[in-house]
Amino acid sequence: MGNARRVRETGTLGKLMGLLDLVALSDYPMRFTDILSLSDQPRGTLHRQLSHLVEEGLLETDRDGRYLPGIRLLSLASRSWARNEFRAIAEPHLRLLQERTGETVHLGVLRGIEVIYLDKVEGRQSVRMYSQIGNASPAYCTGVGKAALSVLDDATIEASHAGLQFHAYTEHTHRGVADLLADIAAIRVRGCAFDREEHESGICCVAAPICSDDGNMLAGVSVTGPAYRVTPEKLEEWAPLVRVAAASIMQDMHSRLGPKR
Amino acid sequence: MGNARRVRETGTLGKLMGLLDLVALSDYPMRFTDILSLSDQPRGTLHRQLSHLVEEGLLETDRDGRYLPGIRLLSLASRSWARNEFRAIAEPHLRLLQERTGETVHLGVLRGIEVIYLDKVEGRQSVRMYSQIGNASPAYCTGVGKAALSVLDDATIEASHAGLQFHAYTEHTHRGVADLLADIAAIRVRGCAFDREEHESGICCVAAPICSDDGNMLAGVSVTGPAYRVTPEKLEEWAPLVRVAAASIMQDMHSRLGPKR
DNA sequence: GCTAAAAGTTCCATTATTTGGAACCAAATT
DNA sequence: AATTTGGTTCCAAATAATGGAACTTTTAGC
Repeated sequence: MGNARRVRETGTLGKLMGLLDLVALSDYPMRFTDILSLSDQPRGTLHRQLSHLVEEGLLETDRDGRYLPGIRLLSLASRSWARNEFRAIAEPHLRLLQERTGETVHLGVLRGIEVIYLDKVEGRQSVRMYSQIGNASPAYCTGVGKAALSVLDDATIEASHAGLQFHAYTEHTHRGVADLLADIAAIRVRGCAFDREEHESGICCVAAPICSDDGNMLAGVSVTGPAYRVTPEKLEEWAPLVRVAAASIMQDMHSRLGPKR
Repeated sequence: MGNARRVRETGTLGKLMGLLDLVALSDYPMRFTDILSLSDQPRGTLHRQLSHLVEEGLLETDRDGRYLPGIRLLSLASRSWARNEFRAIAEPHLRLLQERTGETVHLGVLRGIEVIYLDKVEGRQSVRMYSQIGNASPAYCTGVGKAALSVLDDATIEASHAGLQFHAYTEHTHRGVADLLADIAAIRVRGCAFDREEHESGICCVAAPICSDDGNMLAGVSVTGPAYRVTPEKLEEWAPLVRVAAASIMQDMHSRLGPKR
């Protein structure tokens, strides 16, 4: 996945986090040599760096000495999630939206050109929550991502996506910035974004943007479901509900976080 | 919360992770000065360390400049969770146990003297999954924790809990190592642990230990519910079911992970 | 089973980063 | 306007990271 070489190096921490990313984003446990070939570091250095990460519980080794992301990450993240005020404020609105539509509702925030899912409310079927929470996806092919981007102006979007390789997840995925900007122009007019199988075949969604009053945080709510249930008509029908949910979240946010500190 | 001063310092990383813990474990956003008074570092140093953590997304600042755990942690954790083989193997057994008992089922691993919850399966009532996943609790007052400890010998348990301040969460919480060891002796005979409102008033559970064949990983499964539904008789009734679940997980683990690599 | 190659680990003089005190700036408070 | 408090920047000194090479262990080939 086209990861632009990190520029801002945060000293020692930056190097170690880059390494952590390398291991955490891989789909399989990595042997020392695998990592060595991907990170251009001398063996001695790499070895000590990995040892430190393991000692801190950020990485773990399996019985064959291969490296995996560590459980310490889970426990740190659970604190981060539990204490996220935005998520807490949004939660009741997500539930309401779920009840009104009967489909899965997502809440995600924009980080650069990625969306990170903060919460998910499913219907009655049993839940594999973590499957989505914390997950990062490209903004350009997700409803939540495009909705959030639509709050920014074209120049900013263009700059952030310049040189990015648009991965063709499906035949409907935008192929470049031009496609994306055209879609986003429509989203601005409509007040909500559609994702018609752009990220995953057979999955559609409607999403509306959320932004904090200081404009520092961009996010989105969406209703998602399988294409056979979530028809184009349904998407249109739910659009106002999603917009209302987004508006309510923003209102709550401004009244609860807004007044000074 | 009696946190013993960290000894093994993993160089720069260790210091920064200590700081991250400090902020992540606090219940509220912390101002620069709050952190300064808790970490015995000079201002200049602390300032740069926090900047680095923020730049890496491990911490964030709110609109008032106060520090919070960052979302990057969530996305790293989601990879860690998604790729945890043990959790994946255990999942079907947790579901089965949930269906048989109708109460909430937990899976947790022992890390030192804490239990970290890896998964949770609830009944039909709507789910706040993350509320438990990733959460760390003391081993001495949780069913899963005591079950996992029971695999170790007394000397090891005594050594790890020496000098630890046992927090009295309820009137039933063990007050010291002696109480704990007596309970654990019974758990070894019985093959499962009970938690009768030791961690939280009104909450009871039965748990059975799980250990990998190399003995490097200790874990536990439990069935938990409110005391008015989960009576002592129910606990006894479910004990065999929980033991069976633990045994099945171990068997699957050994057959899928066991044979060499 | 023996040997060779590959994988993984340790060591230590050199190099780069972190440290911490102090000076500096900015915002609240009197 | 002056003072206190909270936060930021700077730079010589202290500390930790680096990386090449030597060393040990494991794996693969014969």
